[in-house]
Amino acid sequence: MLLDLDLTMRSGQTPHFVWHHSAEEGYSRALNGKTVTLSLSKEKPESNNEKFCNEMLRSEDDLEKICSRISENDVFMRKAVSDFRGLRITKSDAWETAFCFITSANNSIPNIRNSVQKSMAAFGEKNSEGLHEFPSAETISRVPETELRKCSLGFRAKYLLKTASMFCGNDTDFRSKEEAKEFLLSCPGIGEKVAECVCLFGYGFTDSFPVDVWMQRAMKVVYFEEKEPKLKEIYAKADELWGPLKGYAQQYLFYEFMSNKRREHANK
DNA sequence: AGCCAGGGCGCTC
DNA sequence: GAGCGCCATGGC
Repeated sequence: MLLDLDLTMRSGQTPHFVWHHSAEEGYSRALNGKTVTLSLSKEKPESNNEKFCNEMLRSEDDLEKICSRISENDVFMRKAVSDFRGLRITKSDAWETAFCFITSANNSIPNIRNSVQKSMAAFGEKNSEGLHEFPSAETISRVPETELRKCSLGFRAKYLLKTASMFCGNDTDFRSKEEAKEFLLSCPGIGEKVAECVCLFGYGFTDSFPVDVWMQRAMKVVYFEEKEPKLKEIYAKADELWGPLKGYAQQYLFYEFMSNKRREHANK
């Protein structure tokens, strides 16, 4: 399986915020009272819970084929899939993903991770090895706002509380992206962009296409000849170019464009 | 000091 | 339905 584990686990998707990492032990998290481990052994993923990790890493997806599809006749995308070879889209729990991306609003990736980790430490039960579980929606819904705010969540705390009760009060096992999105958009703190993120990283609908400021710039420069496109036009173009795989295209485009700009900035 | 960070909300018009 | 200020917090 084509996989760059470090790139995938630190690419601003849900596992980046939830999983622990150490150079010696690799990646780990608490789950149902146990500890799931994940690391590389001879280029291949190794875990004590292969079922869980295979689902998270979407091991069934043929990344080689996906990358060649989304970069057909596309110089920019060809460079992106080459620069970030082995970057996979991950599939995590919908509630965990919703929590992470509600927290992402007007926030930086290090801060998001900090807040999520603090929330896990404060409200997630410890497993037998002292690792904190991700707190359930039920658990969070019963936390006083003042307590949740101590996790540096700021104005997002009240959204998380309300959305937590939405998640534990409804059947959130959706069959289609449309159903999932309708529910997600009814949750406080979840707008268009975060809804697409949860559809992609939390429900596994790979035709989702989260558009943030980076994606706006990337699409404008690469596919709209510097002319500012409307959101609907971006969606239409992404669908035309990549169809059901536009979630993957988004991740490579986001990463390629952001790191280019980061480099430019660093060189100034 | 001021701006930005994988936005959303509530208010205008 | 598009445009705007505001929202907490941390890093630079």
